[in-house]
Amino acid sequence: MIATRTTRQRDVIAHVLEGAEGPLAVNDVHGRALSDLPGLGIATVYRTLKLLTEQGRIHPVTLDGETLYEASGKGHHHHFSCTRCGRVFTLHTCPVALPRGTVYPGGFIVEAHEVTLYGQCPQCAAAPA
Amino acid sequence: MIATRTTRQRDVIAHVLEGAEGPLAVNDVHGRALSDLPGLGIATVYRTLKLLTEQGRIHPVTLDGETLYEASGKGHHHHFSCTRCGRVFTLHTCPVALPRGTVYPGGFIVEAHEVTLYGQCPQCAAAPA
DNA sequence: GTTTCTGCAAAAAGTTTGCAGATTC
DNA sequence: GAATCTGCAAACTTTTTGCAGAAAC
Repeated sequence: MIATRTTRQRDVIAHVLEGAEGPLAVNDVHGRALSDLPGLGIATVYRTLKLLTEQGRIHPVTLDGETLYEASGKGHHHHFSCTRCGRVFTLHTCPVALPRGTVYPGGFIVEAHEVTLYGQCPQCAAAPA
Repeated sequence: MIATRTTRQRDVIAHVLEGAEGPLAVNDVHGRALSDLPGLGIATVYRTLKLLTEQGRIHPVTLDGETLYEASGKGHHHHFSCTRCGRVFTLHTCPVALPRGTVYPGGFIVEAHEVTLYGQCPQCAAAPA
């Protein structure tokens, strides 16, 4: 069995994701981690994101063709993508009632669902067009 | 103004997407188009998908990290991704009531929404585990 | 006949892998 | 001290671009 070690790189990357307001792209993770750890290589970011995903501490979210990562354990939630600033936010209110096992019209058995809302975030909505 | 011409490649690619049961990956589009048009280059597929997208005849859908394309004009719909066979189906029943302009908790102004359901398609549900 | 397209090959962009030195246990 | 990481550079994969010949108008 291969042991996995605690390193500053892994701590910083996990911390960046845990403190984020929503899921982040690989580049954002790298950028934010660089302030705490100048010199951090992008390859390490990829390797660590993969490791943390295998450990279940984070998980990938695909949005608009990009793969983003977010910390796990935030409970059932969805995402809001701002069409003006491009930021992605986490929403804790769920707009659908589809418990596991629901049979959807057509005979599809639902095990899970994902919802993404698009529009203007509070900041952009308040800013002049 | 740049004129855009009608070519066999564009017809075939548009036709492949219009006849598909759900959104297709670039490779699937290429593969299916090849039977009608041996020798079709992948670069042409990329260029044509981009052109058709700009014309609004098709649009991209991102699912599980892959970019798929589907014909437009199918009305409001969502997708069901089968966790067993991996196929993606189009659903015409919408499980959410979020008209444009709805203000979501937190002050997010909703312009559009996307829903993806995961589970077992009718065929897989009927097949033995 | 002129302009726009296509296929090929080269170039970019994004992600993964091999390796030697650094770090953790 | 031994095993596991990290950064760098090279290798891959996926998507885009340049160009000369082919096709559309």
